[in-house]
Amino acid sequence: MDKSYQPQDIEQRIYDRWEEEGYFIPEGDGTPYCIVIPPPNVTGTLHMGHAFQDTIMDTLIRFHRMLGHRTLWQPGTDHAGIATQMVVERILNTEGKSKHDLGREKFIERVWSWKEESGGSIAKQTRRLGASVDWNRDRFTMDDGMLEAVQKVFIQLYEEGLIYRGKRLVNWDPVLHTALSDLEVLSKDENGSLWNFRYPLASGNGHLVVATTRPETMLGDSAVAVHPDDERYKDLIGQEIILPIVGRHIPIIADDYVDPEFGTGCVKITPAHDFNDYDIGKRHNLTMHNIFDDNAAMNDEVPKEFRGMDRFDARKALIAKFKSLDLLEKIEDYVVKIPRGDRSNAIVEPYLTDQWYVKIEPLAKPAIKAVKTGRIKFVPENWSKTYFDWMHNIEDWCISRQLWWGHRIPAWYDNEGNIFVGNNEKEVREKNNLGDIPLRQDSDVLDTWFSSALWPFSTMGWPSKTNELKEFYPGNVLVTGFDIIFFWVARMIMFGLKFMDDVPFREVYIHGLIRDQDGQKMSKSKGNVLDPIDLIDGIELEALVDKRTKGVIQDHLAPKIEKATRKQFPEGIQQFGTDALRLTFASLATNGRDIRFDLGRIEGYKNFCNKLWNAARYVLINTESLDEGDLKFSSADRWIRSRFNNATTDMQKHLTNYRLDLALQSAYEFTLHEFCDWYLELSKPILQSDNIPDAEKRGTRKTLIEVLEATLRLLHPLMPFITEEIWQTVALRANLEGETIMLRPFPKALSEAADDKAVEDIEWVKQFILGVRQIRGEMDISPGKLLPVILQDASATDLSRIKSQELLLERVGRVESVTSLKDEKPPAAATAFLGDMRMLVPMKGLIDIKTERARLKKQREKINLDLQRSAGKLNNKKFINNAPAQIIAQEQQRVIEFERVIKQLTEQLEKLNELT
RNA sequence: GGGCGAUUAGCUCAGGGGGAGAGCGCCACGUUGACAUCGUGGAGGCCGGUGGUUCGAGACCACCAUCGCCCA
Repeated sequence: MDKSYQPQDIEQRIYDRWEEEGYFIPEGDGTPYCIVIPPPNVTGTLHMGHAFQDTIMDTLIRFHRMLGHRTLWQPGTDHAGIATQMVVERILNTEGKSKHDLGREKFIERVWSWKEESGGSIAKQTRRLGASVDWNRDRFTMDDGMLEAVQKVFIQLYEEGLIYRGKRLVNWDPVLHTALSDLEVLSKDENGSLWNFRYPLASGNGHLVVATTRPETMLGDSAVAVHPDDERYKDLIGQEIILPIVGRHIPIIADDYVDPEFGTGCVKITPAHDFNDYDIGKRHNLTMHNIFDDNAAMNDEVPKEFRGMDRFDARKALIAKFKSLDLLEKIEDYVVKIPRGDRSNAIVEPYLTDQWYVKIEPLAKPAIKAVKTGRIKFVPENWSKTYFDWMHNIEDWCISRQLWWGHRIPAWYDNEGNIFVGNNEKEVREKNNLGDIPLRQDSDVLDTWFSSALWPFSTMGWPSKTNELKEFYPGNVLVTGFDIIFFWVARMIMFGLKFMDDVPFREVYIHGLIRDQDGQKMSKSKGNVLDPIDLIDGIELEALVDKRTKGVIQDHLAPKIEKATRKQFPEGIQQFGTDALRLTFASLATNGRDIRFDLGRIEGYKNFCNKLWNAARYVLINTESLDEGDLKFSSADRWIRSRFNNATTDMQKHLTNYRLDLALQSAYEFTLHEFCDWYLELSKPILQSDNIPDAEKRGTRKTLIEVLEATLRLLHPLMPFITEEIWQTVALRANLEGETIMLRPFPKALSEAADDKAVEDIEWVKQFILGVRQIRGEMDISPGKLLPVILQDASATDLSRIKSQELLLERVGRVESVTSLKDEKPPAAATAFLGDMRMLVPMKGLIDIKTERARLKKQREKINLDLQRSAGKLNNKKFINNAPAQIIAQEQQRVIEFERVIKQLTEQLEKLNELT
């Protein structure tokens, strides 16, 4: 093995071998275990969130595979309708073309070829992360099988009346020219104005003042509404207004919706361009005046002078007009909720169109029940509340999109506007006896999330009754972020229950979202994006700056981004390797919702990798001669096996509970602080001393190699590459069978490995050595200097341990000699305490009396505080009367202990005083 | 307006009724036959505030403050 750990030398080679050998394919006859990957956007690249998520899933998958389960991790990508179409349109724009120049068919061809090109980079990145997905089953949401599934679902829902076509207000994106679902619209506060207009009464007796944030919509007003109980306007209800500029007579109506406190208490009603007004319009049977075209420009419904104007130009023109007519009462500053499309960022317009909808309530009901009754469990549990809140208020789902890229809606129209739904035109004609009358297919495509909702079963061959479905549906757990609980999780549950008659997964593990070191969302325009591959391979500063500033759409941000990047990464990013990155992600997989990615942590985990690497080197160097013969296991040997047992138990527990951070913590703690810090050090005296019998050396060698091998398996789910690389050599040395660590069993806790006696002995040894080290450290004595230790008040147990563990004490504690004081007077010395025993390190030339006195005083002060606290508790009658006996006993024990140590310290201090 | 979450060491975060923990950073000593990507020792916290429950509260409850997210 090389002297230091070099991730780039091993990762690619190991992954290639795993894949070639087919280790990712479900195997054996264990209980099936399955995770379906949340399919990333096929034309994107993996970001930190994907890498985080993949790490969690791969850890779970590897863990279960090693537990002997028949394990499937289903991979795939999503066609991501709007996002992908936009990317390709942007490419066309740079060529000076639009999608209309190509036409629908050619455009779609173009998207497919782009998909082929860019889909590969996701797969490549996924491989770099070590993800053990079954590539043989890679799926895409627009491949042929998916089409079949999508059509079957659509047709069945249509035939059951759960999909319908309807004309109503939708969120219209006037830039992308498509409808959006409620979820795809993000509303944000923006600074705007509130315009107060005077609307003259038809009676000629004055006017009403209405306030609006959207003056341009007044051309479509159908009424003015007031609250029914509003005394100011009670008499006017039923009268009419002459709508300025338009000249239309519109009624004054009463509706509870109106807030009399807001503005003047009079509200203009525009049913065709506002969701609330739409409802009021329906209640009062108002006429709908649609005044926009699909660019959100004024159509022919409006007076000539405004026709063809963009909505914002029309706003200006109308305000000017009101002013000139002296109908503008005032303008106030006002914060307005502005709805924008999540992809285009264009201001979305409520717009009256024909769209396809899923009637959601009949699907939502069983989906709510499935979570309520525990058939599906959210982890952490409180996310189920978020789920319920949405599901209880859910509205019908608009599933049609006026895009070209996506699953085309399987509906045909004849010239009379009749709708025929079926798999294809031929089938539709035959089924409906249409002969050869003209038919045209609906030009819309389905919302991307429609096909995503089928993912857990469509990937497994549904609607055919495949073996995969039988084995792997429902999946065990869905691993995803809370941002898509509504978009995706809820819809999978609804469709799974509807079409598979079972939940799609038993548990939903919701993880946090990765943010930058300041808690900011990572985004291109902020220039704070980290590419997981750059953390694995490292990247030069110039390349990083280039990468971050190149893709920025708003040019003026580039210098700022460059400056921040240069400041944060003055030397670029060093190479950390996949395992270190994965460990970092695991440590961040807590129950929180925001996760700040901190570079300091990944560096620490790279060091941990190096530590493991070198520990393995030590073990291999020292086990070259694994000869046969009698075995005798030392206390240290039995201790480390016992401790490993505990680590295994913890690891199993935490992985089962999706607490990867705690799992890592216990594995890390064991590997670093028990195996490396202590066991390897304790093994050295045994292996390096001439006086140790061969049987005992064999015992230690065997323990070294066996515990290392088991530790590698313990760590494998978290850090697959380095453990595989080391394991290959270790397995050879240990004469183990098996081609790969990833198919070896996960360690089991063995009750026979627990050894309390050995644990007590070695804990005592540790205390002894720590005592010496503390004196050494605080006295600034060089670590290499051998120290004599004199014991006072040693018990019989102490003395027997001294005898049996002398070698460890001397070599690991770097102690020259251990002698026991009989009746003679103790020398001036620095002191450490181990139970009743005192450990004296004589002072001559080594130790400054003043320093030692200060040190002991400080210790005494601290313990004295503890003593007072415990004594205070025991003097408290209420405590004695109420606390459990065990706690009281513990407190009494403490008092005895503290008093003893204080006595020892005081004696020692007096002794030092005598010397000065 | 409704809901959810966060507040613990300089930084990033665990912990969830019976003596405050990790990693990084900081200080000191050090090249000891795996590792300087290192070792050893140390410093550093009224666990956001106020009340309450309890023998006992970072932890449970109420209210408040600050920050953040989701839904209208």
